Amino acid sequence: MQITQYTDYALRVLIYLGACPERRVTIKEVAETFDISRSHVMKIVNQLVSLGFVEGTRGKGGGLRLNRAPAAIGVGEVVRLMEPGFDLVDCFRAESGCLLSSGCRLKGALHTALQAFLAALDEVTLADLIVNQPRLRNMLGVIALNPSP
Amino acid sequence: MQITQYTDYALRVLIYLGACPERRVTIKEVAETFDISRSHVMKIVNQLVSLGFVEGTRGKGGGLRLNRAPAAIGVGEVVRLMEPGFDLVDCFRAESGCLLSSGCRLKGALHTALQAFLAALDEVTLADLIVNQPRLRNMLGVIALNPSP
DNA sequence: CACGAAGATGCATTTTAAGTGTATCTTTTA
DNA sequence: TAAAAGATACACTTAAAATGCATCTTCGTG
Ligand code: SF4
Ligand code: SF4
Repeated sequence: MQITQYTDYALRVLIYLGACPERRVTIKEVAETFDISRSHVMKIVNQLVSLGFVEGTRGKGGGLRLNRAPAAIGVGEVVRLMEPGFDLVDCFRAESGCLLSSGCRLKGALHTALQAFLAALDEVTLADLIVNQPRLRNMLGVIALNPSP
Repeated sequence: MQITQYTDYALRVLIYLGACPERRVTIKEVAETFDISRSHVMKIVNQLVSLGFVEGTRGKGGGLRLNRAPAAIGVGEVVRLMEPGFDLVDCFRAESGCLLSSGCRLKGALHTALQAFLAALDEVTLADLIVNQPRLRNMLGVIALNPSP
């Protein structure tokens, strides 16, 4: 049982942006900081932009910025939208082959558990993740406020 | 986000055994009923036996039987033991490369959510899954009580 | 005792989804 | 107009899960 890096990286991007609200951050910078494939971050950012979490501007001096207040970005919301699927088991997906799928109580139990999981994440917002901004910046080795002359 | 078939199949085996408490069930029978690889069921059953959930007897007339009362088999317990890992994200595993892992609040939130997930499954036992035994047997197309003459 | 039915064990192969790499296009500012 | 950035599209690689196959062990039956 695991969450895709895709989703975790999305949250890392949001955390990074939340830690640097005063400037635009480039995809390259994020990818290098976390040592991730640039392509992967690309895809993630594209989705974050199309979902309205992030604003991306092209061209020289461009980059990424949060498009919502951190307190208005729920972790549960992000996970729900970014994670490719929550088909915990066969029967969650249409055309399941499982003989039991019609009346299986396990199915219901797993569904309930999944809701509990997401509900727990709904209690947390991006703002909760970026308290102590100075420490975050330090961990990330973030560059000075004004990138380069 | 998904659970391995390994774990779900383990629960299917337990449900099957719970539905046929009066006789021994063979691995072949389970594999064919659910249309799963026999090897896979083998591995699963082996672990279920070594964990004490199931009793396996070899030789002619052998097969599988539950080794505990259904009400004493918690779904959460089974999932915890059978699922290969609960390393939701990078940092859950030792030697994580994530820069944030030292003080990341997301990590804590995910951990809490995972606990909520498992706690929900702890509310359910195998006995809850096999109420309405006749219907279960019907769905499984289970053979008559005495296998063959 | 020998045979066949069952589980136990081990290893090699296949499959699939996740992640990575590369190329090209578009936008924007210096 | 050139360089810096994101956007888009496609091909490739990787790793874990699942499957297949072969062999061994155990045990009941005739
Ligand atoms: S056993 Fe129950 S939970 Fe598992 S796949 Fe079949 S219907 Fe779904
Ligand atoms: S971002 Fe937080 S949760 Fe995700 S891997 Fe890094 S430390 Fe763990």
